[in-house]
Amino acid sequence: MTDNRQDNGSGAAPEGAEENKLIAERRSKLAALRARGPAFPNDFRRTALAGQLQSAYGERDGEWLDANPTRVSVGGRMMLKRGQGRVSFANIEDRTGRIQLFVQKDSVGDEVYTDFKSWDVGDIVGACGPLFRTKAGELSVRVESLRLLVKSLRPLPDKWHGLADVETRYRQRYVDLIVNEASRNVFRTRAKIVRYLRDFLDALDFLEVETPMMQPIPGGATARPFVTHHNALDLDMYLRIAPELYLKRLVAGGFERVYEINRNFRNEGLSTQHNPEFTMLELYLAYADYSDLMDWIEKAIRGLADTIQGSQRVSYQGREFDLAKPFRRVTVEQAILEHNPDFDPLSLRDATYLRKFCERLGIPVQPHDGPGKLQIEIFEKTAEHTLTDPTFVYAYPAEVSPLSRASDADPFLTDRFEFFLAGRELANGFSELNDPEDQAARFRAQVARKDRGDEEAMFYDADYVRALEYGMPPTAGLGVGIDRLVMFFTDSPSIRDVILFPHMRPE
RNA sequence: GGGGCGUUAGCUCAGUCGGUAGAGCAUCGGACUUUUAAUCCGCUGGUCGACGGUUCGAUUCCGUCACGCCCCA
Repeated sequence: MTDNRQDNGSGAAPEGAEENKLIAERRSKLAALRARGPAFPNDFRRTALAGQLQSAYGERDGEWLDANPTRVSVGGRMMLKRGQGRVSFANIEDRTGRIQLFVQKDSVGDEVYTDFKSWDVGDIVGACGPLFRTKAGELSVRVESLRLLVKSLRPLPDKWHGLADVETRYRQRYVDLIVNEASRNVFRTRAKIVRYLRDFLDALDFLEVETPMMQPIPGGATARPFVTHHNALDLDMYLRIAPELYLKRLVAGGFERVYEINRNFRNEGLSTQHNPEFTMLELYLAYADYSDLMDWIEKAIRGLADTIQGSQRVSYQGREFDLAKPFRRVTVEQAILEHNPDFDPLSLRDATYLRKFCERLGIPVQPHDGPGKLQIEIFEKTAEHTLTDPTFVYAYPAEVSPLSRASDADPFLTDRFEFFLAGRELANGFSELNDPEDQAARFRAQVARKDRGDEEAMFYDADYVRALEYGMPPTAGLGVGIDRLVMFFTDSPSIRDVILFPHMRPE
């Protein structure tokens, strides 16, 4: 810790930056404080929190409060200040809510009152005194002693309009959080959602684990990874694009129910639905298949709705969702036909036909794309965004599902689904491929794609195949995009609204 | 990567058919002993995102760039 009086008294802006008058005024107030003693005291203690006082005494009338004197010590950021001559009002906020301070010159004394008048909105203060109710009926602290705990040097945004500029809200999240309660609530809800999921899984005897974020072979998804370098090992490493292959090693190891809630990193563009690092829940459940996971999601989504919203009816971006209704289930091929009435049902797996169809839709295709990949391109272009109501799309082609178990009935397909809500992919789950020889063949096919220039294709992970060779129980696995889930339940239009510090270009 | 929109006081926003800008809130000074976005009076506060071009003159028109938002790939 550096001595907080080191740059005492100068009042100068750091690094010669020209600061505006508002900051300069506050800096000189701070300099005056330093001259009087420790300017950043750390000995004030609270005995009560604003929100707790509101809920405990909010219903009590003035007579009761006067008859049952309750002295409290409260502290928080001053968000509003109204001087009225020899008496003043201030609202302070702490993590639980706000409470009004009633500051009377006759009670606190001339000196303190004069000091108080020079304090600014944004300063952090501590106050002691009994609770009472003002003439207007507001529960307040009749302040008997008052201290400035932290001088705020920067003015807060407009008390009425708040901070609206989205760029500043993301770049200076601290200001957003100080000023916008709605923003604070998004992140409280986010924490509740994660807590709910953990409780849900813990109750089912899942084990929460942590697996490498830095991986020598980035696996478990098709995406471009970030590259970094380990100096001591002189080894290029990748930030993980998914934890999948490590979690399944654990299932092979005997942890039959595992999950991880953590960050994945994908080196792709930013959008309202993509942040380069995002949070994913991945869970693996032995002796289960993909249809068990679909049931699990329905249950979890409904449980979240009850816990977060208190209702099965959720409104997202002006649209009503009734989550009590059974979620729709449709195959990829059905979805393609539904949204493309002119598509010839007999040519669903005809690569030539599919390729022409893609070209007609303006979808760029790669020469090495087979019918499965082409199907998915058509599905994503024509059907995906229409899936507003909760929908499971299942029976994904093996070509685009290199880690999924092939369907027993139809080897073109895998026992895999994706879950869509509000037009967005929220989850991806499948019966896991636990046949080591099939897995080795799928990896080889991926490597062949990579050799032909597909940067998103997978690497061959020999250790993972070795793990499967020891035998992994029949298993179902699921990934849930936590950020998008939070967007839905907080009615947020952009992923940046649910990530505290979304990535942006440097200022 | 392409298209559209935006960037003006600390914040929220007007505005200038080209003559270097306003409001509300905040700040500063004053009045006020129960306010609720307190009120009233007065004063401040700006490289109009950056650079270049056109022009007697550019915050305004044109171009490039930066950052952001939205849509598309």
